[in-house]
Amino acid sequence: MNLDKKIYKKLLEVPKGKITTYGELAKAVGMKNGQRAVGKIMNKNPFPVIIPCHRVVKSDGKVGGYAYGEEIKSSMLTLEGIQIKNGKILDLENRIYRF
DNA sequence: GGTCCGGCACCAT
DNA sequence: GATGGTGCCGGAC
Repeated sequence: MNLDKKIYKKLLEVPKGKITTYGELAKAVGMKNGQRAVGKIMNKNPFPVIIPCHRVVKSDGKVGGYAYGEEIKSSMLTLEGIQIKNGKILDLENRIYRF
């Protein structure tokens, strides 16, 4: 299976209301330092509707970027019950989904 | 808290 | 093929 496919599949494991980080996701598919690669792959993701790339945030707790805009991403997360303050995830440790 | 550089897959030369 | 630039980052300084 392609690496990107693996990433997408892993990401689908993240339940609604939970999030993960680029680093975690990268490690989950075997890339120790592939955070940036993950970001690029997310940006190129072929199924934007199916792939919940808005559930992936930066390891410092910030929301991070998003192909359709960070506000959109924040809104989506908020709708899923995740609280955000000034672009930062509140109660991060409690929201992170670990594979 | 801001900047810099490392690191990795992808795509266009 | 090989090479260089790039991107929803991360960690160090």
